[in-house]
Amino acid sequence: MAKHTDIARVLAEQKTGEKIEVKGWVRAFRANRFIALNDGSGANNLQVVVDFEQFDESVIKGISFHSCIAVSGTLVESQGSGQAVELQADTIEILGGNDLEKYPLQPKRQTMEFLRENAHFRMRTNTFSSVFRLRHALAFAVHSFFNEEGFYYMHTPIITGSDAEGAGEMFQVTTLDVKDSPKTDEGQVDYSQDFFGKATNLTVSGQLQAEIGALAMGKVYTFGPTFRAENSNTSRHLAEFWMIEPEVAFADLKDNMDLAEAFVKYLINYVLDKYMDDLNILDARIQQEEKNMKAELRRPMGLIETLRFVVDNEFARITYTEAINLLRSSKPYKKGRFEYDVEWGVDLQAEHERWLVEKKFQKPVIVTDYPKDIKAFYMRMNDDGKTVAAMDILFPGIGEVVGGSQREERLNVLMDRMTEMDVHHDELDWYLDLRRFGGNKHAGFGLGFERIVQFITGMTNIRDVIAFPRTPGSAEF
RNA sequence: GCCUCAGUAGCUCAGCUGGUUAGAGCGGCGGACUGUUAAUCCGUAGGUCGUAGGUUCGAGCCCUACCUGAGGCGCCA
Repeated sequence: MAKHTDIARVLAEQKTGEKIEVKGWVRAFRANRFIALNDGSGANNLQVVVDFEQFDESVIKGISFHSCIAVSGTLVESQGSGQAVELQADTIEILGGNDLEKYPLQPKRQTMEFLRENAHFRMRTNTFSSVFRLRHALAFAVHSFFNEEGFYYMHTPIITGSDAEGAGEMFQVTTLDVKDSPKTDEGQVDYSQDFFGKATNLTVSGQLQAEIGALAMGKVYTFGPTFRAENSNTSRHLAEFWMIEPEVAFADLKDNMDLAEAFVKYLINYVLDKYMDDLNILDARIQQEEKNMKAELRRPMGLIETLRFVVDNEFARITYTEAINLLRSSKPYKKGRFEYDVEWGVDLQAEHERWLVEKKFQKPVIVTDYPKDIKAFYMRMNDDGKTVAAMDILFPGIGEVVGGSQREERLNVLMDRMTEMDVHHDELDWYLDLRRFGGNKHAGFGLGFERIVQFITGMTNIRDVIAFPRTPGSAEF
């Protein structure tokens, strides 16, 4: 390891009088004297003070925006008001110069779209380095929470041979020559000659495999990449995203809701506790951005205020049927403001969810017990025969962040539901075996990692909380 | 996949009912500046107006198609 010190550590310890070396990227060089240096270790810059007469002109010229430098010197108390300590430079080495005539980024406000096109440089900006530190922190907190709760982390397969998961369009995985694939007698592609001897896809969910884990290990969770080949063009969808799927034996829907709520609050508390510098940067960014917006388009609360509000209040919990009744007696419904009708048996539209979350309750809302016909085959049938023990958690601005259910553990009921929904029994025989041999009730949910990162960072487009977004028509970098 | 909007300098934008040589701020480059905080000041270069057609005496501006991006919707996490 190099002998240099992380800037985050220098700023935290403030050991003035010590000789240190730091390495990082120049954020600004002011008055031929002050370098704002950042190495990504934290949100704050270290101010380096340069006596330019002591340095070669080529060195001074090399200190430019986002050039990479090493500085050694003495940490001293700062005379300026913007920082407590600063580094008085003895030596400066230009590790990587920067040709500003060709470099796309500039020390000014730039659009998210432009930075997305330059995703190989955007992590050097305040906003994105904060977003990606928080992304790391949240990923770490996911494991921390489940570990503390006695869950086991389970790696479910990325390549799946099952096409019965029913969670959306899949990306096919094959080593066959797509231009000249072997054919069966019927003229279809002969997948028996493919790498796995059958047709395979990228996973759309690890849930069914996680159920195997839960019915042996008690409490498990998955956290891995997930792939959906849907042509979704929104600020909340990615073709490749990361999903967290806990699965718990002996749990019912209520336990499931309690777990999901505690989990989300743990994640938020974790970063409120440890990453306030980054949250402050993002909070200030949003305030700046909303300055010129009409009042009705602004967030009702600041970012940090919103996060505190979410952890300090119980999530609203209502059934689908109650949601329908609330919507039907709502002002926009009576005035005909909804584009889509509100009718029992039809899934809630985005405008309905927004009304519930942003107008009626103004906090996260858990909607439970949806009609069986709009939910997946594996969800447990309720006694009314019309609804299933499903739950969705809806967040302001983002919509569905969590989707889960108590699973159907009764073999005959499950088989009837599969028949009803045209899911072939033979393809999921192993799944049925879990009910045949030592089964019990269990429940779980899926949480879209990027969506919770979006909520916590206040980024409005999901493409800005993953380093290299994959969306329809776009797989750059 | 559907609907709407946008594309003018490196970036962010202005450009009147179609009318001479297309503007600004920031950034770049050259210079000044030893307590700055998106530093400041002086000077300077930089444009096939997304692409291809069309209408017109004349198109950055009007029309058509396509490309790219954004917002909304659907599908979902």
